[in-house]
Amino acid sequence: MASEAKLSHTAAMILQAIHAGFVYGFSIMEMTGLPSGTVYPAMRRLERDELIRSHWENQAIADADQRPPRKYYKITAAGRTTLEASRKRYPLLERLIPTEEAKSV
Amino acid sequence: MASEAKLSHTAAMILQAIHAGFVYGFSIMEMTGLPSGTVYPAMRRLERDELIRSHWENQAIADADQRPPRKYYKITAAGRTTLEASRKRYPLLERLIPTEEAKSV
DNA sequence: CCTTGTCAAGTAGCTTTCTACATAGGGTAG
DNA sequence: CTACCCTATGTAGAAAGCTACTTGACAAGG
Repeated sequence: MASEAKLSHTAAMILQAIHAGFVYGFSIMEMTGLPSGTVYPAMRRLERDELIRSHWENQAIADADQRPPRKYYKITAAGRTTLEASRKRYPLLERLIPTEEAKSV
Repeated sequence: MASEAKLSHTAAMILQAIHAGFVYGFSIMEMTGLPSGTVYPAMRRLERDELIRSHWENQAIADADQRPPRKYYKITAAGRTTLEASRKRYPLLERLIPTEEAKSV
């Protein structure tokens, strides 16, 4: 996967969502309407391909908020490059989930 | 499939595209960026489930335009009902492909 | 002529997505 | 204290999607 790993529409949407600040699985499920059985395996593949990276939330924070700990994701440099390419392939994607930059314009 | 056949995200996107006036396979490929191997089988399933209906373009029209004949699709009443339900499930869908009604607002 | 290009639809076989269910802690309602 | 809902992640097996290729007709270029 030297340069650009081609993404499916769903994978691109998930990557775009992470880029836009929906940084854990459940939030992506809610905002996209995609089921857990799509989102979690897809994120594992994105991480396997090093387009995103993850770390578990501190248990103390989860306890304080009275909910299960979240697995937070962030996009890597390679992920940003691939997302850029996917935006060209799926022109509708940009419209879907506005990024911070897009919002401020 | 008495009432609401549940649609995948991709199937919903294709149905929405047809509803929005992209009425043959190739135009849907171009506007969504989805490959032919996704679009044509998906449309066959939509037709099998009677959410859309198809008819071949008159050969004379294709000849006059110097291109292969198109297979035109249109959404059925059941299709509109299912699409309505899918819009609730996939909140991003409405933003993807604006319908005639949405455009005029 | 013959190769290359474009539009349009289609298929085989591998990969991804979806449905349905599981796990687990906490809250709340009876 | 049992039953059920909410957040959050996860899995197995069936269904659907994706890559690469094919068909076919017509146009353009050499």
